[in-house]
This record gives sequence, structure tokens and C-alpha cells, in this order.
Amino acid sequence: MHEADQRGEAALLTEPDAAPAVSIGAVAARAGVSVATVSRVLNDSDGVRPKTREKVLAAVALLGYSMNHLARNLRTSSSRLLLTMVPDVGNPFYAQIVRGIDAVAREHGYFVLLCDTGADAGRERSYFELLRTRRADGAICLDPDTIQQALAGELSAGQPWVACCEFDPDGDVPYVGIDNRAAAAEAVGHLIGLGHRRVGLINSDQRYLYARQRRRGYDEAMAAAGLAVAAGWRQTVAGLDYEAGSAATLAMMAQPDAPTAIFAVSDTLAIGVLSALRRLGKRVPEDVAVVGFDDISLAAQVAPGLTTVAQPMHELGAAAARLLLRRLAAPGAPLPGVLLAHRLVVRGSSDPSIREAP
Amino acid sequence: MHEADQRGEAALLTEPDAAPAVSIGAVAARAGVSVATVSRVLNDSDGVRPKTREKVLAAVALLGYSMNHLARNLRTSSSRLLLTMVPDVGNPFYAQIVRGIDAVAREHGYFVLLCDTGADAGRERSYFELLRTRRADGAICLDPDTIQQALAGELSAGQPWVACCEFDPDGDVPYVGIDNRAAAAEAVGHLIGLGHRRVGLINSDQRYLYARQRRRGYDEAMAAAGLAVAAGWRQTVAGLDYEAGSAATLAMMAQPDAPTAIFAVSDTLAIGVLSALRRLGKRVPEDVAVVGFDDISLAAQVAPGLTTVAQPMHELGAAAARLLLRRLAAPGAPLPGVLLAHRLVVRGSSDPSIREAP
DNA sequence: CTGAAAGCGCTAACAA
DNA sequence: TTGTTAGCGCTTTCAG
Repeated sequence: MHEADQRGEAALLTEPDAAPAVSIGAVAARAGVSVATVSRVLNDSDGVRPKTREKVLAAVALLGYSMNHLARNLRTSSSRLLLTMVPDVGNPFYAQIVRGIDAVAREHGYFVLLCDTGADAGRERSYFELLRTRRADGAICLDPDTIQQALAGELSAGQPWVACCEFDPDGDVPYVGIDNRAAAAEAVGHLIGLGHRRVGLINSDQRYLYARQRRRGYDEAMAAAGLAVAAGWRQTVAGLDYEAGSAATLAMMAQPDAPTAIFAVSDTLAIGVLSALRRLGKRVPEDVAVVGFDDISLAAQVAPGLTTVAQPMHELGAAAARLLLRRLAAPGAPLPGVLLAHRLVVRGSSDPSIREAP
Repeated sequence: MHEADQRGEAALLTEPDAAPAVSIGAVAARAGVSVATVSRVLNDSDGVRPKTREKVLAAVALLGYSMNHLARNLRTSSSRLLLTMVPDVGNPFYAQIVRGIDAVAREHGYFVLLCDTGADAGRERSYFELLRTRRADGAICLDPDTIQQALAGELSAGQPWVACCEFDPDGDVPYVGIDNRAAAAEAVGHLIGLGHRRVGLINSDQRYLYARQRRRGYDEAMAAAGLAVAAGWRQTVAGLDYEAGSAATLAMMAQPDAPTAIFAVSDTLAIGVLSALRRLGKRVPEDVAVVGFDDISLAAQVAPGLTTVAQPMHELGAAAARLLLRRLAAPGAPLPGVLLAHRLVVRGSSDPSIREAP
């Protein structure tokens, strides 16, 4: 690591754009109208004679005027920023959702303020400060921990925010997500249908709503098939990264009556599972079948392809953004929770009859 | 996809925080001082008697005052926002860099405005508008395309921005990156040292500086070993995703004198390579050795482990943020380009003597 | 249809 | 050390 050569660019920086930033007043003067009129034109307010509008637009073009949003923000008391809280930008699942949010946001003239809550934990609450102080107009929260705090805490009350993926269907906060219970039951049912009787679950801490929902799905599917669940078959992980999945697998497979199938509540975990099983010399799916959750693009790339519950990530983000935008447009209107469809994608990690990916 | 039940939360939204947002003036009145003094306390300006400060702070606490940043922004003509342009948030490589940026940014009281340039292409130039209109104080650009445009265009001239990963060492724009040529040469040299004589290159379009730099490293390493390069050994991809890597591999391996080793300029591409080779029934590294670039966390998870050139992603982001912050602090000062160290991480995808990962 | 004028809440001279 | 005051650039009544 070294510092490369440096050149004098000071000259380049003092010179250009030294123009004193033309304001609405300058445009008004140039066009021979008042600032109010310019403002009207700029905001497409009606009640401006076409001819006047022309003049203003000409002056704008001539002077190369561009709006000072800071001033407008103060005046309108809005920042046109949407806060997005993610536990980990590095997780492809969240990354896709963020793209969905971003797409809708900018379609509506908003920008996305991204906060990686995992990066500096414990500071979750301060993010809602951003809302209170109007630095952001609304928030979409994807971080289960933050959502929990927000659902309980005061700070978020009455603020325009929506929960995404982690949600309480009986709460008062607008949300978008999928039916986690049904999805998990489906995944486990698939494994059972394949003949497995000992199915392991790698799940997040039960303090998370989605973890409880998926756990319920797992329990229901097992019960429906009349299968008992040994204690060690349910492993709890602290994070969702590859390593967590590997570690949980090692622990799970160390038992005498180790499962012949593993359902992990995220693809990143499941990929860690695959890697651990490989290390243990187990064949997938012959010795142990694996099912993940999310269907990140990587799921189709690993070997064998990962069977998984597909979540419509982009659409989840887009729907969350739309929900929030609706809230902002009509602060008083009640907002329904939104559940999007999931679907089980069967690949080689669970089904031996499936050869290599298409 | 259906809409879930909706409940009346209107009541919850009109009621709370109906407080008319206490301002600096209210605090001043409550504390029995002037707004100027309150402002001084709030900004830790010195020249305030401890006793007075106490009074103010007490009033702040009592009234639950919190600063209106929109007003401050207008006044100081700064938004405390750092624009970050990424070609694809979904790519783990960029995600890690973003975390590095984010960490440094908030350490200094800035927030990160994230723009996924890949999401709506062609609009690259408009991002610099954000700088001109002061909606962001500075920008870090990670998108090669946007960087190219910015390096050439007028719009970015004189604006406070830094290039990250894609850069022109001879240009006037501050940058942080690694020595791509040396890194590529090292990677290819490693393959040659393993006995390979036909080494393929999967590279991005030559219009990118990093692609040219890495291509040069490849060429140099091959030439240094006295190896000729067949035309088909160099494949160009349009994107960096898994699929692109697979497709390029299929094309490359279809040739009569197909390479026995492949160097891909990104891990995501390389993972696509692995998956394509598997599909072709080739063993890695026995039949074909593979080397990637970046060392994303996934590289250690795939089977076999991916040999790759590690880039200090988090540190790249952090360094870029620090560089930009320096620029903002002293707009006139010349900024040196920063090159960080890379290192070759050898795993099973190239070295047959390496068993399973640790 | 257009203009005059009053701030939005804060910072920063300049005075005292 | 503290207070007074003039705006930052824009939107938005209210008049005309």
C-alpha cells in the first residue's frame, strides 16, 4: 500500500463553475418576471400564460439554472430521501431488495439513503432520528432487529415507515413480505415427500418473527407427517452468512441420529451447509438433501443446484417502496399489509433425479 | 400475491408527535438566551460560558429539541450526504466496498446516498447533477462506465468526486485502487508456474481501464514465459455476473486447443466458470485450473475453493471515503492517487495439492 | 394571470 | 461572552 504520484490539480478546482450559482431571482430578472412566476413554472403549477412560461424557460436555459434543492427542502420540509435500513448490504438477498426499492424510489423522484445497520449495531434507534429531523421523508426497514425495536419502541411511532420481510401481521406497521409459515411447510413437505424422515432445521433466533413463522411451518409439516423432531435437529444461528451455515451443519451432523435432510432459512446459510457437508464427505442429495430459502442468483450456480424457496426480492423492495410512497402521499390513510407469492424451486440439492442445471 | 387485512391506523398517525417541532428559538426562550447562543452550544463552538451551556442543554433536553437539518443544510449549503455510484449493489464485491465507505462516512457525520447505476443505465450523467445542486457534498464512483464518462465529460469537472477501482493514474481525478497490471501478472504467473501453457483470459471490454490494465498483466506474464496466445483464449464479457462467466467458458472450451487454465477478472465470473466446467464434465483443477479476482467471501465456499487475487474491499471503500472527505475539507489541496496492496490467495481451484478448505 | 412579501430554521457576521 | 440581525433560495398566501 503506497501513495502514488500526486499532481497539482488545484488550478482545476478553483477555476471551473466559479459561476455564483444562478438562483431563481436571477432567472426572474432575466425573464422580466417575478420569482413567484419562476417558481410556478419550475413546479409546473398551472395558471401561467404559455408565453410567460416560454420566457422563463428561455432564461433558465440561458443562465443554466438548476434548482437548489436544499432551499426547496427547507421550504417544503421534505428531503425527497427514502431511508433504507439493511442488516447487511453484502447479503445478495438484501441487495436485490434494495434494487427494487431504488427503482421505484427514483421513478418517483426520490433517492435512497442506505444504512447498513449491521455495520454499526446498537445505533438502530438513531436512524429514526433521521425521520424526525426530516432528513429523510420515510423509511423502509429490512433489518429484523431494528424492526423489532421499532415495533416496540416509541421513537418510530407515527413515523412514516414500512417493514419489509420481517413483520407482525397483527401489528400496526405497514409491511410487505411473504407467508413464511406456508413457505417453510412447503419446503419441509417437499423433503418429506422425497422420503426423508429426519429433517434438520437451521434457523435464526426465535426472537425474530420470520424465524418463528418458519419454525412453525417446519413443525407443522413434520407433525402432519407424523414425524417426531429430535432436539438436536434444530440449530439456531446468529447470522446468515456462509460460515454460520457451516458451523450449524457440523454441529448437527455430529449427532448419532443425524438428519438426512436439512432445511436452512436462507440460501447463504444453505451454501454454508453444502460446503460443510462436502467437508464431511457427505454426498448431496444422496446422503443429505438440502433446501435453502430466498433463491438468490447463486443458488443456481452451486453444485448441486440449490433447492430453495424463491422470494420475489425485487418485487418485495418495489412493493415496500410503493407502500411507503402511498403513506407519504396520504399520511392518514390505512395501509394494508402486502403478502407476495413465494414458490419452491426444486434443484439437485434435494432431488436426486435432477441432473445438472439447464 | 394478495393484500392482507387492513386495519384503521389513521388514529395512530394523526395523534403522536403533533408537537409543533420545537425550534432553536423555543430553546433560546426557554433557556433565557439568544438563538445565537443556542446555535453555538449546538455546534460546540467555543466561547460559551459553561453555565450558559448548561442552561441551553437543559432546555434542549426539556423541550426534546432536535435540529432541523434541512435548515442547517440550506444555511451551510451542504447536505452531509456522500453520493456513491455502484454498477450493481448485488455484486458482493461492490457491497463490501460500500460498507467501507459507509463506515468512514458516518464516522464523520455523513450519510451515504446509494445509486445503482446499473439499475437505470444512461442516466449516469444526471448523478453529477446531485453534486451541482448540492444535494450531495461529494461523490465516490465505483462504476467503470460512469467513471469513463466523468473522466471525459464536463459535468464532473471541478466537482468533488473520487474514482474507486476504475481509474486513470495519469488523470486529474483522485482515485483509489490496486495495481491491476501487477495483480493480473501475478495470477497468470501462478498458473504458468503450475505448468500451464495454455491460459485463457475472461476479461471485460477493453474500454475499461481496469480491463486494459489486467489484460496487460496477462500479456506480460505470458510473454515473459515465452508463451504465445491464441485468439480464442481471450474472451470478452459484457457483465460480471455468474452467467457471463459460464457463457464465456463454454465458448472458450469449445475450441480445439482449449486452455488448461482460466483467469477470470472477477470472482463472480470465475464462479460461473466453475459451474460451466462442471457442466462440461471437466475436473478442477486437474483438467482446467481457475483463478478469479477480488476474493469475495464466497470464493472460500465454492468447491474447490477459488484461487483469487484478493482486493482489500472494505479498505478500498474506506480509503475512497477518506480521500473524498479530505477533498471536502480542503477543496484546493492536491490529492494523491492511492494504491492499496493486493495479494494472491491460492486455493484448490488452481493447486491440486490443496485439499479441502480449512 | 402575475407580483409583493413573509417566512421555513438555522448560521455567522457584527455589535455590544 | 452574548445578542442582534441579515440572509441562505425557495414556496406560498394574499393582493392586484
